[in-house]
Formats: sequence, C-alpha cells, structure tokens
Amino acid sequence: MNSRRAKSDGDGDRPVISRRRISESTIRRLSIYYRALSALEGEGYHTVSSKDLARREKLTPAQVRKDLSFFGSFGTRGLGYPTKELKTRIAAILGVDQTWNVGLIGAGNIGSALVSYKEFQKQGFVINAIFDNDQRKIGSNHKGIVISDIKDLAAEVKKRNIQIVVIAVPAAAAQQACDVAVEAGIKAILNFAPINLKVPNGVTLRTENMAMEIEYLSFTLTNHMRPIPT
Amino acid sequence: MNSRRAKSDGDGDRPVISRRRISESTIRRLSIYYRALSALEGEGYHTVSSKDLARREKLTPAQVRKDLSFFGSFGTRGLGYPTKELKTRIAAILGVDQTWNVGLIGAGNIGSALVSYKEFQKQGFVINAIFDNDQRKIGSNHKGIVISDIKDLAAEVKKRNIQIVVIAVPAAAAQQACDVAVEAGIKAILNFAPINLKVPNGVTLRTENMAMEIEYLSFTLTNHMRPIPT
DNA sequence: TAATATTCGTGAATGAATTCACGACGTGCC
DNA sequence: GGCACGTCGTGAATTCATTCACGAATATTA
Ligand SMILES: NC(=O)c1ccc[n+]([C@@H]2O[C@H](COP(=O)([O-])OP(=O)(O)OC[C@H]3O[C@@H](n4cnc5c(N)ncnc54)[C@H](O)[C@@H]3O)[C@@H](O)[C@H]2O)c1
Ligand SMILES: NC(=O)c1ccc[n+]([C@@H]2O[C@H](COP(=O)([O-])OP(=O)(O)OC[C@H]3O[C@@H](n4cnc5c(N)ncnc54)[C@H](O)[C@@H]3O)[C@@H](O)[C@H]2O)c1
Repeated sequence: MNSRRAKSDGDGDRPVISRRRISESTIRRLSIYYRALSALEGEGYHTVSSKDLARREKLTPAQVRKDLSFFGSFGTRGLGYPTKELKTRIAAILGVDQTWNVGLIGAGNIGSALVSYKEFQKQGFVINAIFDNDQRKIGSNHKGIVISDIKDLAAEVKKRNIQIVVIAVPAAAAQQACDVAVEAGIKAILNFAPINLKVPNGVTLRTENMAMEIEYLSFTLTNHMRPIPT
Repeated sequence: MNSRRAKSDGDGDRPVISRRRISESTIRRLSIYYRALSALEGEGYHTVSSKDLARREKLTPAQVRKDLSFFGSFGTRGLGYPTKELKTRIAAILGVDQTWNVGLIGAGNIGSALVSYKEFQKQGFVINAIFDNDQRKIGSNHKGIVISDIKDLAAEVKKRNIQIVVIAVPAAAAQQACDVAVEAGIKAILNFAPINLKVPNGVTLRTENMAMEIEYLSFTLTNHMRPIPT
C-alpha cells in the first residue's frame, strides 16, 4: 500500500487532495456515498464493504474502492469500511462538516421552495440572505429573512460572510445577477436559470437544468430506448 | 453483462436514429444545442457553424459535429447548419415537437414551483394532474388543476393519457409514489427526492439531486480547486 | 497457532468519450 | 470555369473513466 502520496501519515487533518485530478463523477459519487453512509449508520451498521455500498447504489465494488482511494485509505482489509468514520471523512472531503452561508437571488417560485427546504439547512447550507429587485418584495419577511435589494448584495455578502450564491431569477436576468455575485467576490454559484452563464476563472458554477432532465425523458420515450442508469 | 445488442436486426424504429448507443452526454448536449438554436434563431441567424455553437456553449466544434452526426447529416459544407431546420430536427429527436402530459405527485414547495413554471409548458410538458395524499389538499384547486388523491393515479393516468410523472414528495414516500406510477404503466419518471429509487427495466428514471450540486460547490471551495466546466 | 475466508488498495487492461486531422463538398469571387 | 476559402462528416488517435485481477492485510474459526 506504499502509495505515491508523499504526505507523511499523520493525518487527522483535512486531507490534502489536489495533485491528481479528481473527476467530476467521483465527486458526485462521494455525495452518493455520503447519503448512503448516513442511512447505513441509522440502520445500525458499524462497517460496510465496498460490495455492500455498490449494491445499494447500483455501482461496482471496484468503483467504490477506486473513488475512495483517491482520498486516502479508509478501509480495513477483510472487514470493510467503518461506517461512521468513513462518513466523517467524506463529510470533510466534501466540506459538509461545516456551515456555509448561502445567499439567494430571486424570491420567486423556485426561490421560495428553496428557502422552505429544510434538508439544505440540515446539511449545513444556510440561506441567510435573499435578494430581489422587485420593490414590492424588498423589505418583506420571507420565512424569517428580510428580503434585501440586490444593490446591497456586496455589502450583505461581506457582513454575513456569504460564500455561496444561488441564482433563481428569470433567464434574462441571470447573467446580470451572476455578475453582481462575482463582483462581490463569490466563488461558488448554483444556477437554476436554464442558460449558460459566464464566470471568470476561479469561480465554480453549477447549473441545475431541469429542462435538460425532462427532455432526456422525452428522448427516451420518443426513441423507445433503454434507460441509462442514473 | 449488457445483453442488449439490439444491433443488426432490421426492425426499424420510426426515426432515422442510428441503432448505435448514444451516450447520455450526447443527449444532454442536444438539449443545449436546442436552447442555443432557439436563441440564435431569435437573434436572426439563418445559419450557424459548429464553431459558433461550440464557442457559445463552451464546447469544441468537433464535439458538436460528432454529436449531430449520430443522428444524421444536417449541415452544409462551407456554410454551417441551417439554424431553423437544425432546431426542428433536434426537437424531433428529443421529442419536444409534441405535447407530453405530465402528472405531478406531491403538491408541496417544489411541486407548487413546478406547476407555476411556464417554461415547461412552453416546451410541451404540460402538467395536467396533481396527486397528493393529504386530505386537506385533495380536491382543492391549484393553478387551475384540482388535486387528486394518489389512490386515483392509475385512473387519471389512463383518462388523461399521462406519460411522464414527476415525484416531489418527501424522500420517505418517494419509493412508494414511484411504485404507484410504475404500476400505472408510466415509463418515464423525474424524481426530486434525494434518494436512489428502484424502477423495473424499461422505465427511465432521472433524479434531480440538488444536494449533489451544492455539495460539489462546497467540495471545490473546501479544496481550492479549479472548477470543472459544466 | 495455523489455515481459511474476506476485503481492501492499486497497477494494468479494457472500454468509452473526446479530440484530431483530413478528405469531401459547398460557397463566393474574379 | 477555376481558385481560394470555409466547414462538414468521420475514421484514427488520444485522453479519460471504469473494471479487472491479484497481492497484502486483516478477520474468523478450529
Ligand atoms: N419555477 C420552477 O419550478 C423552475 C424550475 C426550473 C427552473 N426555473 C428557473 O428558475 C428561475 C426562477 O424561476 P421562478 O419560477 O422562481 O421565477 P419567478 O418569476 O417566480 O421569480 C423570479 C424572481 O426574481 C426576481 N428578479 C427578476 N429580475 C431580477 C434581478 N435582475 N435581480 C434580482 N431579482 C430579480 C423577481 O422579482 C422574482 O421575484 C428561472 O430562470 C426559471 O427558468 C424555475
Ligand atoms: N423544497 C425544495 O426546494 C426542494 C429542493 C430539492 C429537493 N426537494 C425534494 O423534493 C421533495 C419535496 O420537497 P418539498 O419541499 O416540496 O416538500 P413538502 O413537504 O413541501 O411537500 C411534499 C408533498 O408531498 C405530499 N405527500 C407526502 N407523502 C405523500 C404520498 N405518500 N403520496 C402523495 N403525496 C404525498 C405532502 O402532502 C406534500 O404536499 C422532497 O423529497 C425534497 O427532498 C425539495
């Protein structure tokens, strides 16, 4: 197991990743493992093998082991992975072992749904500012949060130490909202508008494109295809 | 393991789509092209080259051409693709040149947002039934649609010719809702609950997992990584 | 303690997706 | 028409991701 990681084995710290490029798919699967481990912990399992995890999430054992091996060596041969500890380790890798302050731009349909969504908060993503440009909404109270003018975004970001911004405005306004967030120093943006936003280097953008998902469904229905497992 | 060769047997599907396996990424990019072409058409472009499309959506020209080539040969050498016609062709491939009847299970936060979402309807995805198991909601009118008891799902699916079901119930109830839909003969499901649903062969399931996206963001923030372009 | 059964971790092999590179074909201009 | 140029379509090369397969380490049982 003499891996090429030069780092001496004193790890009790946050793992140093970088070096090797981790694929997007691996990171997404980490989220999957994290949720599975939470469930398994609740079901009383103290250890779990790559085989168990794989079967549960429709993956292969080798994939599970390979993914985890990018970040360290967490298992015990002959036994498997310690459920609770692996969950903790993955939480640290994903950064969900801490609280993130989230700002929401756009207090409309989807924005309201997100504010009411408890799971995000439980995972450590706390919406503590909402921005809009509609004067009728600004100043009103939305689930305990007063809606701010988007013009005050930079100031609020600083004041509340906001690290992530969610964009939930109409597509036509999304690039503008994005620019405001970037200008305020935001490095991570989750976008719900169905367009390709431009962000400078160093800013991570993820776009949640529901149209794409439902069009995938109509494609399979139209072409009588076998589904590709998610 | 995949016994579905499905090749070489002359049984022709309706469209000219090659029987080669089209990758999921290609289909997702088709959605991207479709939206880009709609925009380009609005901007008055009569033709568009793979280079233009690629630059606009941060892809490579070769990728665009390769994707399209799986479905036919739509371009003119030396000139590019005819915007309007290519859009029409992609619409037919994706199946967005027709209307799909969509049933929504779960009239909560996210469900309400979806019902209010005009874009889906414009794209031909029309929600014309809503199901819930909360007696206080059943029978009430939600944006012009009367909420039905989930027990009546099979009957409504038949009556309204529903082809796609959207699941927007709490994770704990999602598998049950899914089973009801499958039992009613539904072949395409869009799931918003953050769990891995089990569906039989022949049913396409897509899961919109927002937790995964936001965890990806916290991963990049935590590890000071370069974003991977979406 | 020894023998057997598991399961991890990881290089190597395989498979899939993307990019390259070039011939074919079309346009536009003189 | 002939030439210069642009762009498609596509097999080949390349890059990237997944799976295989096996040695090493640990657990379990007698
Ligand atoms: N509603 C859905 O279910 C759904 C689903 C998928 C994607 N989306 C996308 O999410 C986005 C929002 O959708 P919605 O249905 O919530 O829309 P909405 O119209 O209900 O809400 C948009 C909000 O953004 C505000 N806004 C507009 N321009 C702004 C600006 N420049 N700065 C700040 N705030 C501004 C509006 O005042 C409004 O409150 C859209 O891009 C939509 O395509 C929505
Ligand atoms: N709210 C969000 O922004 C958001 C974001 C991402 C994912 N989600 C997911 O979407 C799902 C719904 O979230 P929500 O916030 O809308 O929840 P919600 O509690 O507001 O709504 C859920 C609805 O489902 C109904 N329901 C419950 N059990 C049912 C059953 N067995 N059959 C039929 N109907 C049933 C409830 O009566 C309620 O109307 C959850 O799985 C959640 O994790 C929500």
